[in-house]
This record gives sequence, C-alpha cells and structure tokens, in this order.
Amino acid sequence: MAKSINELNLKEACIQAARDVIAEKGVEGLSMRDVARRLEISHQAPYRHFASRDHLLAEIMRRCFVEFAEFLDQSSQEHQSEELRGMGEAYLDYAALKPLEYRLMFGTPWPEPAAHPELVKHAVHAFDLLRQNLLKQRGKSNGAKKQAELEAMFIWSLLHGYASIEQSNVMQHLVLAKGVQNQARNFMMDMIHSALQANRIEEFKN
Amino acid sequence: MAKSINELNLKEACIQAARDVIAEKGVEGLSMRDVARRLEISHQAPYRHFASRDHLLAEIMRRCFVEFAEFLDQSSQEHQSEELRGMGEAYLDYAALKPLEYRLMFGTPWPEPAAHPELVKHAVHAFDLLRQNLLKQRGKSNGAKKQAELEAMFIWSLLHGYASIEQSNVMQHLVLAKGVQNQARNFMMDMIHSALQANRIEEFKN
DNA sequence: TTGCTTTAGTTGACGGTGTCTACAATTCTG
DNA sequence: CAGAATTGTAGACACCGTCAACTAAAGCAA
Repeated sequence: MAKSINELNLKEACIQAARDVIAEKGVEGLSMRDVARRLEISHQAPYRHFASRDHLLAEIMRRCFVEFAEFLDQSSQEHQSEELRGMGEAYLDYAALKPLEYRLMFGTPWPEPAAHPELVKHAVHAFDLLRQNLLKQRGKSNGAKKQAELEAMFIWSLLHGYASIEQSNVMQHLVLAKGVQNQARNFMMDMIHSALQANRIEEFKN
Repeated sequence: MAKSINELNLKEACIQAARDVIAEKGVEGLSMRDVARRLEISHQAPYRHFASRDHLLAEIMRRCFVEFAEFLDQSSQEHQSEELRGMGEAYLDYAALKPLEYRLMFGTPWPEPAAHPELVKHAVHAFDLLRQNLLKQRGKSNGAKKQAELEAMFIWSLLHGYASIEQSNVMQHLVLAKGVQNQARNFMMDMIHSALQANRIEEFKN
C-alpha cells in the first residue's frame, strides 16, 4: 500500500524518486524497482504510470529540456545588449550548475528518439534561440539564413564540446599551464566573437 | 570446452566478440554472458581474463584510443603543409568513419576512470598533438604556451562538439536550409582558421 | 441500490544480467 | 614425480525489466 502524501500523485512521486536515484547513482543506476522500493510500493506500481523504464527516463529528460529552455529564455531576456554572449554564458552556466541534468540531456544515449517525439521538440529549442538571434543580427543579406544556421552550428558545437570536456574532468589530466583552466571559458567566448566577425568580413568581400 | 582456434588466445577472442556485440547492439548491450555464449564457453570463462565487465570494456576503450592516436599521427605526417587543418579533418574523419569507436571513447560514461589510468594516458594524445602543433607554429612569443593551450582547447572543443552533434543525428530534426548540413564541416574548419588568425592579431596588439 | 467497467495497485513468475564460490582439469615447475 | 598455479566449468545469489493474473476500490448507468 502506498504511504503518506503520495497516494494521489504517485506519478510525480516516481519522477522525483527517479531523479533522486539518478543524482545518487547516475542514469545507468536508475531502476524501476529501486524507484518503487523508495516509495514503498510494489515493484509494478510505477508501470501504471510509465509504460517502461525508457518512458520514465524520457519524461525526466523532457522536463530537463523544458527547464533548460526556460533558463536560456530568461537569460536571453536579461542580456538585451550582447544577447549572444549572454546566451553562451547561460549555456555554460547551466551545464556547470546542473551537471547531472546536462549530462542527462546531452550525454546519455537517447531512448529511441522516434518513440518520444516530444523530447525532440524541446531539445531543439536552444538551437532555435541561437538561429533566431543570429538571423536577427544579420538582416536580409544574401543567403542570410544559411549563414546564420552555419554560425549557429559553429557556436553550438563549440559550447557543447567545451561543456562536455569540462564535465568529463579530463582537463585535470592535461597538465595545463597556470591560469589556462580558469581563462578557458572566457577564451571560448572571445573566439566565438572573433570567428563571427571574421566571417562577416569574409562574406562581405564576396 | 573452448572450441577451435580460440583455445590459446581466449582473451583476444573475448575482445573481438565483445567488439562484435558492441557493433551490433551498442555499448549498453554488451554483456559478459553474451560474449561467452558466442565463443561457446562457460559464462565464467571470460572472468579468467577480465576482472569484470568494466575491465573488459576499459581494455576495448584503451585499444580504441591507441588506434585513434595512430590514425591522427599518420594523418598528421601526411599533411606536412596545413598540418593543423589536416589534423582537424582527420579527427572528424575518424568520428565519421568509426562512429561506434568514437562514441565508445567520448560518448560513453567511463568505467571509474581512476581505476583505469592507462585509459587516460592515451586519451590525452589527441590534445597533445594539437598543443604541440600550435606551440610549434607560434615560436617563443610571450606566454606562448598558455596561448597554445587555450587555442588547443578551443579547437578540441569545437571538433568534439561538432562530431558529437553529427553522431547524434539531431541535425535531422533541425530543418536546416539546403546545403547547410553538407557545408557545415568545411565551415567549422574555416572558423577555426579565422578565429586563430584573429587571436594572433589581437595578441600582437597587446 | 445493484451491477458492470475502469482504474490503480498487488503478487508471482520468467528470462536476463554481473559476479561470488566451489570444483575439476590441465599445465608449469621444482 | 608431486605440488602449485593456471584456466576452465557449474551452481548459486541478488539484482534487473516486464508480462500475466488477480484484487480492491471508484465511477457510473440501470
């Protein structure tokens, strides 16, 4: 028999318990039976609310993407000037602030993306923000859309790559010169700025 | 009883079988018992050669890193001029050519990295190649080492990020303008070049 | 109210997994 | 040759996801 408060919202309780498990033991350590055990319900009870372990995981990931999108939106509004840099910083902030969630979204093999279309919808939000912002910046020049998307891909790749490397802690093994690790993040943002400017000039010449 | 050729090199046979499993079902689908079954040996036989599933996986990952390093070294020698671009192309080539291996190295949660120090040693090779190459390019200017390492981090982040995104097939969901997906790779390489040049100029001004 | 259907939870089972232990057979070595 | 080390086997244990059957409660039409 279910206990205490959970009686009427077992679904939410499952999600919360699952997030706790992930926080403690990582995604791989998540098991339906463990979730059930923590809520003191039978091992089959969660299946009344989630068709499978993957569906539970997909729902958690979906919520992470929603929160991530909100975080980026909010931060995008705060930095009206230098909007782009603000978004970049926000991206890396989120990855550093919520490593588990970031890892869950971008570092975990997805449970059959085709089977969870809502996941995809929210997942592309960050890219759309970027794309839209870059398109706004460059007016209606020739092939503006194409260039904006290429630039968005560039920025996203760099941010995602850097965030992944930062999270893997592999930097500690590189024996970097003093100050490099601390400056790296700012350096990345500067490089984005440089590369974008150079690209605009190059494009103008053609 | 072990069969045929494998009698004297069961360890190698295990590794090969495990790679087959990974190729068919992904890393998550790798199981000791499956490996044993394929070799028609008892489910405990592989444990004579690998202390645990993670140790087997770590050995496979180690070999991937060795091959990856060789691939980069070779390609680095072939492109004497434009060495840097050659290395970048090689990095992305490898990721595209051997997606499973790349995913194994850079997209799989490591099995307790501390317990497998040999893994780390080979893993940093790609970064060292980059660092060395950049250092060679910029002579002995002030803070050369620091700048070279920052640039190496930048390039590595971008390459890794782009390779990851390419592998995740998420680009298919972005509804990109025509030609973007095909041009993206070249664009990334151009952006590296631009950003590096801009950084050299900026540095010169200080 | 009575009776039927849907829902949410239970228990039990099946086949899968990693890995510990005990055992046998083979090979190496003093 | 004898003992020890190596390499394999067999069985058990505790997990896991999930299918199937059952029960208790709630909702609802008559």
